[in-house]
Amino acid sequence: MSSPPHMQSFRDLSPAGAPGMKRSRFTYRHIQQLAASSTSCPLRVIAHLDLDCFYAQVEMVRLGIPDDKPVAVQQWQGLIAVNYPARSFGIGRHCNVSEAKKLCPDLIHQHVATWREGDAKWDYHPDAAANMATHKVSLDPYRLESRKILAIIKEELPPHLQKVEKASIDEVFMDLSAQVHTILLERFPELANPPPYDDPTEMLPMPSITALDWQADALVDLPDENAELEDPDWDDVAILIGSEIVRKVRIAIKDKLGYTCSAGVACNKLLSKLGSAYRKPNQQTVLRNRSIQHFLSDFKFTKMRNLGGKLGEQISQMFHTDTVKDLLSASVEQLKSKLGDDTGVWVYNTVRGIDTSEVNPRVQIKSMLSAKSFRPSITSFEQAVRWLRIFAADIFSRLVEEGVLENKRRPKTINLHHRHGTQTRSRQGPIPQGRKLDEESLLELARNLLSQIVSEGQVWPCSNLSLSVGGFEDGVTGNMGIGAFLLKGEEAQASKTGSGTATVDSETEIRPAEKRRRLDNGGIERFFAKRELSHGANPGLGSDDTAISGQSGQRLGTLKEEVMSGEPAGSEGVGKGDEVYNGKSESEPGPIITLTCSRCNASLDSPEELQSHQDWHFAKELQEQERVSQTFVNQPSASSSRAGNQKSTSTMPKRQGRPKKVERGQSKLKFG
DNA sequence: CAAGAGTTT
DNA sequence: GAAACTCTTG
Repeated sequence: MSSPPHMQSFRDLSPAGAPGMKRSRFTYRHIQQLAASSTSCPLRVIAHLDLDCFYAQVEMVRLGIPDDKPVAVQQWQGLIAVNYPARSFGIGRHCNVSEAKKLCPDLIHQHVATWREGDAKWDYHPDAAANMATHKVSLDPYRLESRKILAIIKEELPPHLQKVEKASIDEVFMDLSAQVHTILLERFPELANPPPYDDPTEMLPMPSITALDWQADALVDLPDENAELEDPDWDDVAILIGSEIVRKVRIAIKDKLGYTCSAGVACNKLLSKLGSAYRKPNQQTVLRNRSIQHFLSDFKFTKMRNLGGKLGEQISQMFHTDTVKDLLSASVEQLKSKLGDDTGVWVYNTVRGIDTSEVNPRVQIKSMLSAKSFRPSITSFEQAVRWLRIFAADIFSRLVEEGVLENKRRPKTINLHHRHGTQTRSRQGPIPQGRKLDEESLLELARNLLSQIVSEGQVWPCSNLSLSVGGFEDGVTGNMGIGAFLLKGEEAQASKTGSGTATVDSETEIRPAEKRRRLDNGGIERFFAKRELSHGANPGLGSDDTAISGQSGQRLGTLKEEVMSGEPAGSEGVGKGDEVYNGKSESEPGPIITLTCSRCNASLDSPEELQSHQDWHFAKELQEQERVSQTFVNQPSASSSRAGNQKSTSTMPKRQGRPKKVERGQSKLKFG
């Protein structure tokens, strides 16, 4: 079947279709779903970006080390990142410095930055490795670079269509669906035509091209050449467009910051992540739907997201195999009975490359911690407090970066973890709101927590301590309650209109099931049961169905549209009123100049602070904008496993339609 | 909400 | 190791 690849299709024929003309496997509805980034859309385009040996690159750029020099990042006597030139010597991440030097005497091994007791800030200390007893590792340099990278990614993508999830300090997921949809319609206007008979379930005409220019993308091989000769369908075109976008992003990162990264482009997170790891340094891999099965079959499922731990171990043991191929022969029922219904279904889908988890437009961290493992354990309260000081300083400085000084975001709780032998204990307490938050207050809180733990005995020697803050609350709305000192009329208004919006309400309405408190009998069973996994149908290829998944998808789509509806309109006058920076106003040498943010009236003491404050607004708004459009999670994105009791109700699929606190209002600020 | 745990990078 | 997240249970 299929016409000769070189023959140009006849686009002039009515799309309704000349008899015998090959039709696409996709429908007009699928195009709509693409626009809504529906997780069940088979045309969906998801990219995963992964920085190559990130820490090593950061050090290379910072120190101006040439690309071809072998470099490793050292932490005490170990290596936590090794660049590719160094790897060619056989140096790996879990080598120690002396082993590495034997393999490559010229290896440049830079120690990570550290906090030294008594210092006000972390720094790169030449003698850090020899002073593990008084230094604490700081990953700040990498966090800062990570932010820059994220900022560039956001700059490169259309503000209203971007959906970016920071997956870790050096990884990002991007849902390119909406943007790809836009580009698709620009390049193939016929897609914008109403479907024949106005029936969205009508199959689309085939793409009006017969060959796609995959450029330097590493296409995953197909099982046989025949498949390659098959005319490209819309999913191929969509993913190619996604790949173009990703290439631009990668180039921007390289040009602006000097970092290379690898990427995977596929129809979901699961596959895009496997794709980015497929070819590593500085390459991108495109996984077309038609190559999924082949690509996956030789994989060890333990390499797949969420199967790298206990669960994967458990499965390979139960089924006596660790390859995807072998697990494909396991029936859903089989998997269900051995792993539990939810996990069973989840695994069944996963080994088939099916994953409907959302790209969570989230970039804000939810907690932050500062920890230290003590080589020689510490043995006294005083000793512990010295470390708490460092933790407090570390955390505080990071809180400042989060905008705590500007009252933007504030942690609600503070937590201290302690380990004594195998025993661990922790105590947490509230962080008094409304009062000034600084190192001293953090230290005080931490010290109290430590006292509590110590008072229960069995604490020394202590092999590990960690201080963390969490329960971040968005200052904007959070402060509103307290009102008092934070006037900010504008914000009050913004947040008000936002939360009063129909959008938010409608969402609220969706969560009737929400607030699941534990009470009732078998409560847990209840929600697991209702959680319907996508599975049901292989959204993958068949695509006819969409019954179950389609429904939720539809709903989601609807909501999204509501949310976004206001945006395109206002997209014109980007930053309406005021804007990013109000003039410079600097030049004021006066030591006590007070600058005011035109947006929230916050007072800043210097132009630099103002700038940084406004940068903060910028990032913040992008986040909010996305957070709101995200609406809610409706799929069991596969999170992970419970804890406490191993087996039993096992794993993945949980995360239910969490009501998601929507509150925050600003929302619609678009601008970019 | 608090405390304990497990997963992943 | 360091860090962040998620889930469970009381």
